[in-house]
Amino acid sequence: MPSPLPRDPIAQARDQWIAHGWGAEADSMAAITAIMRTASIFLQRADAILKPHGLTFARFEVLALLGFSKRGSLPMNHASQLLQVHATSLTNSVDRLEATGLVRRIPHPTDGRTRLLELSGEGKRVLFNARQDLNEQLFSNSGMPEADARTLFQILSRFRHSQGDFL
Amino acid sequence: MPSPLPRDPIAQARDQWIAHGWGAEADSMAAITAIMRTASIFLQRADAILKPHGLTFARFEVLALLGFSKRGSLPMNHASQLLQVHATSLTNSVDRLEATGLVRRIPHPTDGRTRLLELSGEGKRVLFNARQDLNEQLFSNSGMPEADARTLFQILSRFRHSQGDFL
DNA sequence: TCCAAACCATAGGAAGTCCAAGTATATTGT
DNA sequence: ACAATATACTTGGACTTCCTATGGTTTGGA
Repeated sequence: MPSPLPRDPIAQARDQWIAHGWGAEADSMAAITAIMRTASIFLQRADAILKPHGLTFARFEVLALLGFSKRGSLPMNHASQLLQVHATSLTNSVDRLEATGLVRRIPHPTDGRTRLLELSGEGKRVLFNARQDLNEQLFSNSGMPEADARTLFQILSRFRHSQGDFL
Repeated sequence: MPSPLPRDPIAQARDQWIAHGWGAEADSMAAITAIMRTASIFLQRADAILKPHGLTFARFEVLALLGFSKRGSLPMNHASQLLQVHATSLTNSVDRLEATGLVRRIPHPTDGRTRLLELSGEGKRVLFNARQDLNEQLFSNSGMPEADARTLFQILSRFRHSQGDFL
C-alpha cells in the first residue's frame, strides 16, 4: 500500500528510458507497466469488495461463469479455457469453492476423464450478492469514464487478438 | 496456457452482462477484465524473456530502479514506494536478488532502521543484458501500435491519478 | 484389436502479491 | 529526559499464477 507519490513513478521511468537512449521503447514500456499497475489496483479493489462474501476475484469469476452456463454445469476443461487460466489454477480455485460448499464436482456422464462443475444453492446465493456488490461498488463506479473504458477495451481486444488470445 | 478460443471470452461475458440487465456496467466490467488478462499476458512474456537471465519481471524492476539511482543506492522504503508494491513484496524480491549476488543490503549511515540497496557488479551486468533483451523482444515489439500504447498510457494515467496512485 | 498418442484433472513446487503482527530504531510532545 | 507515537523492515500466512510431472481415460492408426 504505497502512499501517494509526488510524481507518477511510471512517468519517471519513461523519462529515464528516454534519457538513456531507449526513446523508441519508452512509450511501450510505460504502457505495459501502467497496465500491470492498473490490474493490481483493480484486483485489490475487487478482492476487498468480495472479502465479506468469502470470495476472491478469481473465485468470483468461476461462480459467474457457472451462473451463465445454460445447462448449469461446465467441464473444468471448458471453464479454464473461458477464464483463460491454467488448468491447475482452476483446480486450485475449485478446491476452495468446493471446500466452502459453493460448487460441486460431478462426474461427466460419458467421459470418465472429465469433471463437471455445478453451482450449489448456496453458491447461487453468494454469486447473486457478490455480483450485485461488484456491480455497484466497482463496475458502476470504476473511476474510469465510460468512453475511456470503451477505448481501453477496443485497444486491448486488438492486442489480445494479435497475441492469439482468441480467434 | 489456453489454446485459442473461437471467440473472445471477455466479449462473451460482456454480452451476458448486458443480457442479464447490467448493461450500464458491462463496458466497465469488460475493460477491467481485459486489463487483468492483458497484464497476465505481458507478465508471462516478460518472465519468459527474463528467465535465461535468472530474473523475473518483479526482480528486473528492482534492478532497473537501482540502475537509475544517482547515488547508486536506495532505501528499501523509497524503492517500494517507487515500484508501488508492498514493502513485504520488495523484501521477498530483494531476498532472492541478494541470494544470487545481484544486490546488496547495506546499513544506512544515519538511520538504523533503514537498509540501502546497492547493485553489485554482477547485478549491473545482468541488468544491462536483461534490459537489452526486454527492450528488443518486448518493448520494441509489444504487439501494440505506438499510438495505442500512448492512448493507453494516457487513459491509465488519468485513472491512476484519480485513484490516488500519485499526486 | 490393441498400443501409442492425446487429453483431463490433480499434485507438488516456485514465485509473486497482499495483510497482520512483531522487532528495532527515530521522532515528538510533555 | 522519557513515554508515546511513528517509521522501517522482516516474518508468517493466505492466495493466485504458472510449470512440470503423474495417473487415468479415450481415441486413432497400424
